[in-house]
Amino acid sequence: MDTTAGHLTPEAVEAWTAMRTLAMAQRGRMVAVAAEAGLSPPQLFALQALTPGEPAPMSNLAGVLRCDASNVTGLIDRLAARGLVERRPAPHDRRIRHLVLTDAGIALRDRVRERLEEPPDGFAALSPAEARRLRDLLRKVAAAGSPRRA
Amino acid sequence: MDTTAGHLTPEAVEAWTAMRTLAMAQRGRMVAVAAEAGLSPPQLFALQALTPGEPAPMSNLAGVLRCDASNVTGLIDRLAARGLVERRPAPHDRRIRHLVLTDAGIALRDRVRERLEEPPDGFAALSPAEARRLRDLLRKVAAAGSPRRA
DNA sequence: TATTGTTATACTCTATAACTATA
DNA sequence: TATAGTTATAGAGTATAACAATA
Repeated sequence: MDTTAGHLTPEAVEAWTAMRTLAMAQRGRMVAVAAEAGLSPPQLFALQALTPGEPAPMSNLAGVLRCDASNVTGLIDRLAARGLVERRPAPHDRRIRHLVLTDAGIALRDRVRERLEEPPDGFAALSPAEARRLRDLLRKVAAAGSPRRA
Repeated sequence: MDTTAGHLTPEAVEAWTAMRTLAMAQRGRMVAVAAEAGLSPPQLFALQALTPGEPAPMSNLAGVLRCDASNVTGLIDRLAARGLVERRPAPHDRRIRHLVLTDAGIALRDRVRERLEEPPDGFAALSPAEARRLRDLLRKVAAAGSPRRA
């Protein structure tokens, strides 16, 4: 398994470094988008992690956010106080509370997502062909990484 | 200005989305590296933002971290208490305090940096030629974005 | 007994506003 | 007057440990 290519070539390290640099430069924009929406960064992550049609247990959200479950309680308390999320009993296990986005939550989530999806200015320097190659290479990396803990 | 290429093509949006997905999947690793070093994520950022030979004013660090200056005081207090950073008076302006990494600070900074530079598993799926193309495309985006607010 | 979620506690991060000491 | 940094304050994020309800 995994004889497809070399591991950790200098080129791969340099590519990863370039990607980290680019991501770091965008940190401020993410914080700004959150602030525009009246959200803290963790609240923004939580809202993005919830899917409209799919109620999910709180423990699930803790897993996605990579934080302790005790943390999610307060996080959801604040989102629920603003009417963005609701807690609902789960059908077959009364210990579990399902999280459901309200209509207001869905609207805010979509509005935030649109802003986050806008590429940084630098992407305008790419031709369509270059953008396509970049997209395909990134998808290849993501696909190869996800099965085994990326 | 900026007639080099198309703006916000669908390919560019898709490339940016792929990159955000990849970056998000690595968030947990960064937190883990910080924890290994006994640092909080902001403390890790601060340590990485300081350059060994170059003393920098605290306001400078606030700019890089994109947080309020009042925040930097406590952040540096904690790093200084652990002997990683020192405050020194600036030569020509006695209002300014220069931040200097100690030897211990430099050692920890380098150790953390090494871990952060390790590419995620998915990069092993790229051939050297592919990694090089990915690196060059990312650098092109970064270079085009940095002069005007990226 | 094990698991889901909450509470209690303690610490860190964060911004705003008021303050100091310089300039 | 303006700027660099601190302090005071308040709120939010974070993990650990102890707990209730349920399985």
